[in-house]
Amino acid sequence: MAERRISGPCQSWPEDSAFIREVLDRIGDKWTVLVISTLSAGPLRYSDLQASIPGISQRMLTQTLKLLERDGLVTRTAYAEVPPRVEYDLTDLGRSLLDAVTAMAAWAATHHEEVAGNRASSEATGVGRAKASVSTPAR
Amino acid sequence: MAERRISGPCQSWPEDSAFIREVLDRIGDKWTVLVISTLSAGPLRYSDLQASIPGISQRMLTQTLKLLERDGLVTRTAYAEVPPRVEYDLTDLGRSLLDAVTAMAAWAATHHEEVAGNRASSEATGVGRAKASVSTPAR
DNA sequence: CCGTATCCGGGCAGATACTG
DNA sequence: CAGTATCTGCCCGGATACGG
Repeated sequence: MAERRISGPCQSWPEDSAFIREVLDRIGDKWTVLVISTLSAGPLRYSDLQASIPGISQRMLTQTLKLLERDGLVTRTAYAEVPPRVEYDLTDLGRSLLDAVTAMAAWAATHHEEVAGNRASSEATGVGRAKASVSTPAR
Repeated sequence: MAERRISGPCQSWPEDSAFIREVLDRIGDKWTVLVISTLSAGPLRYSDLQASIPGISQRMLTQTLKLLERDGLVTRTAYAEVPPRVEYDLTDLGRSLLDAVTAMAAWAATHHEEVAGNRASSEATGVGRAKASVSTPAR
């Protein structure tokens, strides 16, 4: 497993693009951000995590946690007790990523109305269908 | 405007998560960021865009551009000339998103080595197998 | 309680061919 | 040149059942 899907050397950008893609692939999926933000309040055990994130399945929760642990964004601590207990917590690195995500959230909060407005008027004028919009060049 | 309290990195977002998901769904996919960053230098026509982003197909380029146009992040200008010419350009909104992405890139550039290191040692110690780390509870 | 293993359906993305 | 249309594979992600 852990198969990468980067098929070929399609990088045209500066070398940074690979790094950006990596972090984007991580936070781009549906659950990672939710897990991280949920853990921001403090360490939680598996079942609490599952309860705190309504839509998530065990499969996705486990997978996401493994990925995050592998990248050093969260820690996993298993207590050898009679009822097994496992706690997950954010690392400093994880918190720094949370900060970045929070910045994104700030952008979203600031501009989401504008985006929604543009989207609405685009659909009204039929931009999505790629017809019309043959505007006369102002030059 | 929605009043946010994003000052502290210690809370789970109740309702705002939808906005975050929206913008994350947009920049999370493989091509959007590449297109936006390519356009950051200035307006480009369709074929130039395609040439500047090696791996992209017409389908994905068109789709991405449509989505970006719909959300008001890029403008599309068609010139009714004998050889058809269409130019795409970033809007101010698009540039502000580019700024946010650039911030992400900065994070990636700063921490990618750390992440890569963690990933390597995780695979070496077999973290994926979820063993070890049976530390004595400190409480 | 904490996961892993397996089956399976839906959507996304690549390649190709065609139009204005 | 600038797209649209269609077919297809395949990966993601949900549900379920089972192991430690």
